[in-house]
Amino acid sequence: MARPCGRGAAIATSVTLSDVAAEAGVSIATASRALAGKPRVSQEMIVRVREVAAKLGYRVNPVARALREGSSRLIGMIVPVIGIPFFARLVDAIEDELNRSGYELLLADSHGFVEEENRRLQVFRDRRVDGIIVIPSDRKASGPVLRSVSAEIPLVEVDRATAKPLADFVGVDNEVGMRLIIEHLRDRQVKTLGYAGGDDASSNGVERFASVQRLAGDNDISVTSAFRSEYSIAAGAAAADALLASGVLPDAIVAGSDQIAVGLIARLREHGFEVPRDTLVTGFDGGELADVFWPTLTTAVQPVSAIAADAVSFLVSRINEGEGAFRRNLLAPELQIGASTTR
Amino acid sequence: MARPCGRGAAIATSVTLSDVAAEAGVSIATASRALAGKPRVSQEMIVRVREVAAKLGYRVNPVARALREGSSRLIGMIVPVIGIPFFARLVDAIEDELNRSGYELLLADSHGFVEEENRRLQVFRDRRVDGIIVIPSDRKASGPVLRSVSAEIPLVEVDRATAKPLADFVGVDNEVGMRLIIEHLRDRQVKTLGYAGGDDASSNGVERFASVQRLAGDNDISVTSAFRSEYSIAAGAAAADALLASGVLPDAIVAGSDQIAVGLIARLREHGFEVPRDTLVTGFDGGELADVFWPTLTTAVQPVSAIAADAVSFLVSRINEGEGAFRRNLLAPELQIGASTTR
DNA sequence: CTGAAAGCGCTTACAG
DNA sequence: CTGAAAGCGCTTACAG
Repeated sequence: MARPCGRGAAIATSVTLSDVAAEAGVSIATASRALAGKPRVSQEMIVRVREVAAKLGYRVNPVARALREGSSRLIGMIVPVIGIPFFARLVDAIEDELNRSGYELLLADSHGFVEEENRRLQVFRDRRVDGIIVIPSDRKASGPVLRSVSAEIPLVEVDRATAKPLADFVGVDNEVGMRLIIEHLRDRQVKTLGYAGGDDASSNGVERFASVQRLAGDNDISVTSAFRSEYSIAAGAAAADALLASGVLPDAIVAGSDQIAVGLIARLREHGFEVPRDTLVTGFDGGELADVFWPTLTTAVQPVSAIAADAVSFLVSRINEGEGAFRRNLLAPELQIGASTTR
Repeated sequence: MARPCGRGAAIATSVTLSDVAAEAGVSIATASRALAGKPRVSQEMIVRVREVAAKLGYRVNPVARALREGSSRLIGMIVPVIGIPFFARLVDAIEDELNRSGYELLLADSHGFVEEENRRLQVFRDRRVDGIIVIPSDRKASGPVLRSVSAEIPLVEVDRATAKPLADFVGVDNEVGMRLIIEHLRDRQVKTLGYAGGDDASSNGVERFASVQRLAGDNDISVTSAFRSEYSIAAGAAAADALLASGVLPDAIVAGSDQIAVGLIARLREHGFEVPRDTLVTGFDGGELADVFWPTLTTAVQPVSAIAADAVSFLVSRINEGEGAFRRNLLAPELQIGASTTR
């Protein structure tokens, strides 16, 4: 009853290279070369061995290969919180991209703590991962350990860069994103603006805030308040509280993420203020939430697939070609206009 | 400049067991036993070897150990979509739990496709994972391959069960959850009810709908409409469209997840209908969204940590103790009352 | 209690 | 072009 049905037969228990070699009547060395498509094996040998391997359902044991080659075809990835939708989308995209290149993803969540991040990096080393993709938990505190790991194992930073460059980086172009947003708000006659974004723990927090300040100035918009904390819905609600406590609502509020924007709008609504009626709000990221929340969000849509593709391609080229100057790849987001800035 | 700083020294490149043995002046066999705390090693040997190992920064090579022991201390997990917040929370909780038991998480996303799920299961086998945690993409179609994999590798189903039991299962008690919700609505004088939930692809889709139908009947509430699709915000919006097209709004709408509820409420609002003014809405899952969305959601809060803890404990006991009857562990959710049902 | 040796499954010089 | 052998780093019978 619990016996595997016909289909289960295809999934046999551990057919080994020596089984294939025996069945094909060759040495395991030849079998290995034929399977790997190495030079110096006759064409007929290749055909024969592969047929036998297929018949037996042979699959190379990645553990043995890893021990022998010192390479596991495993890539470790560390995210601060998998629960943030943007990170989840990024992980998803990176996982796809990795599979396409023949790698598997070992995922770890640092919960935003540098110590945990370091512990996980250590485990990745132990596991002989071929490369590491990291969204650093802190642009400064993450530096030292990332640097030393990066000296040994190909590593790429994604979405967030450490303060001092220590590896390749791929992320969104915050400058471009905020320019699209600020110029859009300027066209909407916005004169005063509040900011609700991430703190200095991440490069995005730093860059988005700096861009907003500068671009607002360039466009004769004054930044009347700034609240900076995490990238969560709750932080958005807290930003709304701070704003409400201050007594005046600016013409618009620029949020550092869609999550923040949503928390902000929801809390404002609780207090009787409607968006976009009473103030305009913009987000950052783009995704399902931005499309279905009401009001739909005006936001800078992150090029998630492109970020994932470039991050993996950087990593793979580091793995294969090794050294070289650190690359820094900034990908432009696109402005998506929603109801949150449309009166 | 790119040279690792002092700290990097602690992370040396591959100190091997034979390095430790040499330094301690013993055989690698003894070194291995001392480190593993096996019996038949003198206490002083244990102390000496461990000191040397610590001094040298030795860390066992999990790849070599895996090859030798046929066990990788790796657990594979397959989720349908990491982008659904509830799954993200579950993955997070399970990862923590796994680490606590000394396992690492190999994560794969099936994107809801059985073929992809099967492919990933195959890769897990190849990697010699010690166990598998799966949220099946389809209660029926996922069955055959899961069954044959489960015959070889300890496996536990989590959150969603396949139609025929083929492994241990841990998930929320849908019956209890819907009872809490329906009785709450009954107390709110609800007489007619619409349902917007998941389709029959998941056990939750089946069970939640069945529970609602039966419990509504028991409480003199008539189910006037049912829309069943995915567990996404977009599906919630589509459900709202269907409801609006039908021309009448029931007293309340029971959603199969918070995502659905949020999409539903947002779309209703676009059309001028307010919750809870025009109809009550309930969700299912509980999490940040339920708390910060406006109106806050009345929802059945999933015992995520308990589910994760039990799933891992089931898996670990299967790994260590092996065979035994399939267990089915249903954990009760709690009712959280929000503004979406409070007039 | 300790050590020499075998072996997990693979790949790759090294001979032939 | 093919095979015998070494070796990746570990653990565990098997002797002593």
